[in-house]
Amino acid sequence: MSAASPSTARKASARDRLLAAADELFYAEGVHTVGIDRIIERAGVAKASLYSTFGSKDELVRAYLEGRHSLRRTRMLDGLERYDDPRDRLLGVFEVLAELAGAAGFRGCAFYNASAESPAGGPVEEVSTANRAWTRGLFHELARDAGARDPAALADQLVVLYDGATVGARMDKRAEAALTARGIAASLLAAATL
Amino acid sequence: MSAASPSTARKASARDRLLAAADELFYAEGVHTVGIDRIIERAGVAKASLYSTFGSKDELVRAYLEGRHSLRRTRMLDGLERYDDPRDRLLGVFEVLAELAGAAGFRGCAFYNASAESPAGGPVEEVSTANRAWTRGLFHELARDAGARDPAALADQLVVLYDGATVGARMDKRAEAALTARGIAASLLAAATL
DNA sequence: ACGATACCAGACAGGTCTGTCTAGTCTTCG
DNA sequence: CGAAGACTAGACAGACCTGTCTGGTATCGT
Repeated sequence: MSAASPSTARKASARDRLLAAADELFYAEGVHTVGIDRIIERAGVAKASLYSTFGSKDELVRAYLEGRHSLRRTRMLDGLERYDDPRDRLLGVFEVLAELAGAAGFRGCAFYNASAESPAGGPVEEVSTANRAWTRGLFHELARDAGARDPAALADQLVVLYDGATVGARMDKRAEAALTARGIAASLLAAATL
Repeated sequence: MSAASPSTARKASARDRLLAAADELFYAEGVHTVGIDRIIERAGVAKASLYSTFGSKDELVRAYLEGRHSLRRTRMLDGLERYDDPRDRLLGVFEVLAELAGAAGFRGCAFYNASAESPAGGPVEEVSTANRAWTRGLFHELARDAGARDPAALADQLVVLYDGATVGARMDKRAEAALTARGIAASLLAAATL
């Protein structure tokens, strides 16, 4: 990444506007449904700029997901900073999720959504796998810090809860699913550390 | 359904072949990615037959999802027949899910997948909602039969587990996620009935 | 035997999609 | 000033998509 913003960042480069437009439209309507024309129109950018910057729509999709991935990491980590106790930090993941899932325009996991409409083996699967690995790693770490007897096993359970809460919040438009998951996580944690 | 096979069922009607082809292709690759031409080719059916039978691609998608919905109900109910004890029946849902998720070609929840690439408010959302309501109703009923103190609350928890297991099995190619969910469900059930 | 029904094969229209290419504008820096 | 780099506007090609329409075939009930 990084090696793309030389010095000219004076007023919002075409690349940034493109990424912002792609993020909104792809997430809200799906990567396949949204065409190039919609994106360049919203970004106020010429088609040639898109293709000279990203090369293809597929690469724009990858960049979109990579942006989501890094944003998700920082948002989660920042959100977790308010907790001190290791147990609270672990359960805090579900509280942060509840906040995110309650925000307007929430439409579930960007990676799963993109993956549902993309062929296996493409760039989407790559970024999705990395994203899932990060989530699992986070839970593993938090489980260890919280003193779980078998942090890996607890992490597996927490991932199930996290995924389930995300799906529930999207499909039933009920962000409280994340709090339901938090409740379950609390009992699992209690049982895993007693 | 039903009211569609008059008497002529001698060799597999165009309608049935169309539905079979749509089921395979839509589920495996997504409803948007797969075009009409691919479906009629696999079904060995003329395009005119498709449009005289279903009217539009959207209606074919709806029929595909309705077929999935009714198949899912019978498969789950049939799979549950082998259990007698109410608790076993409740946990059996996750065992049946594990079997389904382990089958070749499993690609997650057809309704969620279709919903990820369809505009809100369309026929896809309709069928998806019905499908989710059925799942929740099943869990509610099983929770009541198993003697849960608050069957509705337990059902909410079980839905989270079910969704999480489905996502995990698809994204991580790990059908055991369903058994992880089963384990969690067992402790929730124990706590809810003690 | 005959008409109705169900079906097949494929051309066609009109739209949309990705990606390319030409030509012109604006800014900046030497 | 003058040249280079980043950008815009939009025509264009070629593929693909949904949906319609024509015409031909086979099988059925009567």
